[in-house]
Amino acid sequence: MIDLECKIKNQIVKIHVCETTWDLGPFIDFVETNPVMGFDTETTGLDWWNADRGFRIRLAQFGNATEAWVLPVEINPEFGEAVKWALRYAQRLVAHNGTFDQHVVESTLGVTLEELAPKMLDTKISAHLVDPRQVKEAGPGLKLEELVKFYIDRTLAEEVKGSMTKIAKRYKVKKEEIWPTVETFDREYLLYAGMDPIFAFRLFRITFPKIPARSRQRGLFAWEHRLAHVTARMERAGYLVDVEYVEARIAELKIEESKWMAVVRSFGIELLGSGAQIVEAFAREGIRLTEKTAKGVIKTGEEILAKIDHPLADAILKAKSATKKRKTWFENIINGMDSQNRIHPSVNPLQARTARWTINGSLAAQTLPAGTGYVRSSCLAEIEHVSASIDFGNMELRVLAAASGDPTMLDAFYHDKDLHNLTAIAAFGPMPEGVEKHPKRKAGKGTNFTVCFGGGWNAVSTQWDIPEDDAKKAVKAFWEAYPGTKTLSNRLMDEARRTGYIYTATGRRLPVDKDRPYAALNYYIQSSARDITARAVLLLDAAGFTPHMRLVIHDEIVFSFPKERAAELTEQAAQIMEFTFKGLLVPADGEIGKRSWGSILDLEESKH
DNA sequence: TAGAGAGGCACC
DNA sequence: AAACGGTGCCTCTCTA
Repeated sequence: MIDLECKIKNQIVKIHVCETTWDLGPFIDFVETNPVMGFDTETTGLDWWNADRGFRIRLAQFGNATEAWVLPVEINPEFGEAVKWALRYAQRLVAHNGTFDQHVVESTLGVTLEELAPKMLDTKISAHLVDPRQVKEAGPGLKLEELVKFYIDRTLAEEVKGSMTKIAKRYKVKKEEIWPTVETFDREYLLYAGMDPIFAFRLFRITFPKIPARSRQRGLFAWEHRLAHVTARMERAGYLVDVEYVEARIAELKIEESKWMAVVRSFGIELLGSGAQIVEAFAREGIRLTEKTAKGVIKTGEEILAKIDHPLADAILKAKSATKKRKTWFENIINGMDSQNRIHPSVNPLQARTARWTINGSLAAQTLPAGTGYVRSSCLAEIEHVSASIDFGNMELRVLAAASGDPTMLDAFYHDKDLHNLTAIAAFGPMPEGVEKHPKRKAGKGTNFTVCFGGGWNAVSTQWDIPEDDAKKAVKAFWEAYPGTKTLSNRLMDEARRTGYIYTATGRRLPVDKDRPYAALNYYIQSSARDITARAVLLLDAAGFTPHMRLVIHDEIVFSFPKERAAELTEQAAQIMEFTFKGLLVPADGEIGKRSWGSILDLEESKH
């Protein structure tokens, strides 16, 4: 047994590392006397889905506030057995982002998500309910090191955070390569590993009592854990890839890129992402770029280049676009596949400051090109299945209407009136005879959305390309036509100014920056919409739909359904998803495609 | 060599 | 009085 010591704020903590089977005795005593334990794992990487081709668990760590046990499971199968026993024996396991560790022990030791989820206490959840702000937003952050820094011990957190970088230097490898490389019994590594379950344990004790009473009363803490379990099972299932399709697109894009890059290079630009090189190249052609960003850098983006009538501008845009498509979408998909050609994008149900989900990794699902199946066609429903997509209609505007109780807005939704037309009418007068759309409907639409985002006429004008006068009229008309929304916005801003926070209908507390009180309305809308989707996910899970769920993207849920039951299941799922928020229905509409996710959009396209 | 910051572009 | 909110990923530049 190796014994290590460390100090947290002058308090000594001990880390015991098992070396031989004989060391398991005191570990078992520890587990038996600590029904609640911090838990963490160290692995060869983050790709838990590759356990059949290289991914390994190296250490498993358990701990309480002052003591940790490190079991190097990679050197002794009996350690693996002891870890399995401990995981199953424990009453509660405290982990930071425990979803990852659950995937690890499931794929390497066979202890399932279903076994562990009911006993997990996740500090990422408790911390987010207390304060969801990232460090750059002047909040505590959401990563373990950031939270330790904020809540426990600033200097120690920095030391521990830096230790893996230091170890990598000592081994003379890149940081990303240290995880599989560092020797099992490297003291510094063991210390780093042993501290994490102690930190998680302490962090839970600190953050849990800080969860706002209103959040606790509404059961948010348990609710988020149930949600995290569903998303973990979605991650485990993953999404089947159409490898041929993806590889064909990569080959195509490479040809496209080399064609345009040849043009770009002929003008002396080597780095496509270098603004300075672009500016110089245009200067040589007698074209001066002058528009600057807020930080004083000359802009070279699409907005600028699209206005320049020169073969170089065209070539830069085309080369950039092809590179982005290849690297961001298709190559990430290929690189993220497991041995069964499935990707497992990481779903973070409690990441954004409004609690919106984020999806990252092999597929940044929230940023796929809209209105086309170009990237989505990479994702396939199972064999003999078809893809289906169900989305909420007008979710955020309906949340605004319901939360504000504005009679005009509610009436529009009750009677299926076009709200964008209504706003245009309020601003610019009645519709001309015999047309379905108001000639200035776009200004109405832009205003409706922009107001939800906390914007004013300037934002409407620049983002929606609306003349300033029209934008001013439309925004003014919006607040006058739907005065209830103004009352809601004022109430939220007032609450934010007084307390620094607003609360949503689910009891979630959201901090609002003092100098941006206007953001309160958007936070309320965005977060409530997220919770309506989250609620739908939990109900779908209860109805047995989780094995069919593939991705959740804000207001849309994507499914893989058996071909012959697709119509029936889509209908059933849509009914489950629909929700009446403060008296107003938020409808859900399903669409069924062919095998690929993209086919749903391509079918839509062909209708027009 | 790593990390931070910034620009740019893909979304809801 | 007015005020656009929330993301992810790639690339380059600069600093330590």
